[in-house]
Amino acid sequence: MQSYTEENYLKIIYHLSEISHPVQTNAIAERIHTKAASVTDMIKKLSEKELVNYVKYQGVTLTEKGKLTAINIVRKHRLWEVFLVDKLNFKWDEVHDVAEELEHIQSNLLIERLDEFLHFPSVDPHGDPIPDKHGNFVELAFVKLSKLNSGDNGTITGVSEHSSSFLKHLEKLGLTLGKRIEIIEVLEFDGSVELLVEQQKTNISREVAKHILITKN
Amino acid sequence: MQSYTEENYLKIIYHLSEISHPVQTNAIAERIHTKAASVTDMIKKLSEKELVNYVKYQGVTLTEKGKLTAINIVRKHRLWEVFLVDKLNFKWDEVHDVAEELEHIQSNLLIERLDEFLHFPSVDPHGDPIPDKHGNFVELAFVKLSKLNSGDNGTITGVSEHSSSFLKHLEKLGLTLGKRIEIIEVLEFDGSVELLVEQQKTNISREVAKHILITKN
DNA sequence: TTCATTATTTAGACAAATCTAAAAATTTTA
DNA sequence: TAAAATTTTTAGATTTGTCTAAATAATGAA
Repeated sequence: MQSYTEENYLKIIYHLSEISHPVQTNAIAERIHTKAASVTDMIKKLSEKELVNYVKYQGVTLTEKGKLTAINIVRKHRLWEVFLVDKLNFKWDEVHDVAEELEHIQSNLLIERLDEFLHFPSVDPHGDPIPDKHGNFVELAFVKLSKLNSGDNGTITGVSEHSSSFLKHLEKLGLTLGKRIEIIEVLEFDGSVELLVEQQKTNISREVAKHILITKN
Repeated sequence: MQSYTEENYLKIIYHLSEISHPVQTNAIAERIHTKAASVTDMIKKLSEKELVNYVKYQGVTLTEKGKLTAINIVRKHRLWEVFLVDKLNFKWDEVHDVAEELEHIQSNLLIERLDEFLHFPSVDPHGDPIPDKHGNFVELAFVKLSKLNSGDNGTITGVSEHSSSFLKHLEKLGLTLGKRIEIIEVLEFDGSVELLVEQQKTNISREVAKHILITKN
C-alpha cells in the first residue's frame, strides 16, 4: 500500500505523462506545490518501490504497477465527482478539492458499491472518462477539444459545461453543435488553441477547449 | 485546523470521557494502538492549542473548543455510516473502518449536503445519536442498555442489530420487546451488565448491551 | 506508613516528507 | 563549442508523530 503522499505523486506523474514523456522534476514540483529537491527524494523512493522508472536528470515514467495504482486513484476521483454532482447537487466547479481528498479512501468494496450506486458512469462531470476496476478506459465517441493536435479535425458533438455564460461565449464564436472544426495550432505557452470554423480563424483558451467535446474523423 | 492524528485523539478522548473523567493516558494509548509516551506528547500539543485541559499525571478533559471539534467528527462518522448502510448496502458491521477514514474529509458543504441527502437521520446504524451541525444531540426516546447505571430501569423498545443469531440469543435470555428490566450492576472490568427480567437475574456482555435500546422511566 | 506496583512523563532517537543552500549535470545561447 | 542559464541532485536541517528506556509520580498492599 502507498501513503497518501505517494498516491498524489503517482497521480500527478500519470497526468503529466500525457503531456511530456518522461516527466520532469520541475513539472511535478510545480503541480504538487513543493520544491524540486523534495520531488527528487520522493521519486527515488517510488523508484525503489518499482512504481516509477527513474534515470537521474532524465525524469520519470510510471511502471506498469505505478500506472495501475495511478489509474485507480483517477477512477476513485472521478466516481466521487459524479457522486457529488449527481447526488449532492454540487456544481461541476465545486467538486475538485473534495474529490482530491475522497480519492484516497482505501476500500475496494466502497468504490465498487459507489460505482454501482451511480449506475456505472463512463464519464465524470467534466467529461473525462472513468476507467473500470481493471484500469481500462472505454473508447468514447468523443474527445475533448483540448486533447487534439494541430491538423486534427472533427465535429462538435457536446459540451461538458452548461453555464449560460459559457454557452453564450461559444455561440458568439460560432462554436455550436454540429459545426466542423480543424485545429491549426496548439500554442505551447498557454495551451490555447487556434482553430478553423467555417473558413473563420478563432483562438480559444485551454479552459474553453477543455469543455468542448469533439467527434474525430 | 487539526491534523488527521489530532482529530483522532480528540475523538477518542471524547468517547472515553463518557466512561471516566478525566481520561487517563493509558486508556488513550490502548484505544489508539500506540504507547503512553506518544500520548503524553500529543496531549501536550493539544493542550497548547487549547483543545484539552491537561494536568500532569491527572489525565485530560476536552475544552469547549475541543469538544465541539470532537462532536463534529462523531457527526461526520455517523452520517457516513448511514450513507454506507442505507445507500451502498453495507452491513452495519462493515462500516466502521471506512467511516473512520471518511470522517476526516474536510468540507462543511459536503457534510451538510450529505445530511440532507440522507434526510437528516437522528441515529446511525448502531443506534447512536447523530448530533446536528451545532453539536446538539436530540433527546432520543430510547437509550442503549450499555449507557445505563445500576438501579436504572426501563422497557426494551428496540435493537440496533438485526442478525438472526443476535435476536435468537436475546430470545433465549427472555430479553424481548416490551419486557421491563432493571440494572443490578455494571461490572467494572469488562462492562458486562447484570440485570433483572421478570424476577430472573441475567448477565449480558457489553457488546450485547450496546445493541439493546431502552426507554427509561 | 513504607515498600512494591502501576501509571505517567522525560530524554533521546527514528522515519516520513519537507525545506534551503550549494554542487553537479544538462541545455541554451552566443 | 565554450560560457551562461536552467534544471536537477546532494547534503544537511526541520517538523510531525512515533518509539524505547529510564526516571518520576501516584496508588495499593502489608
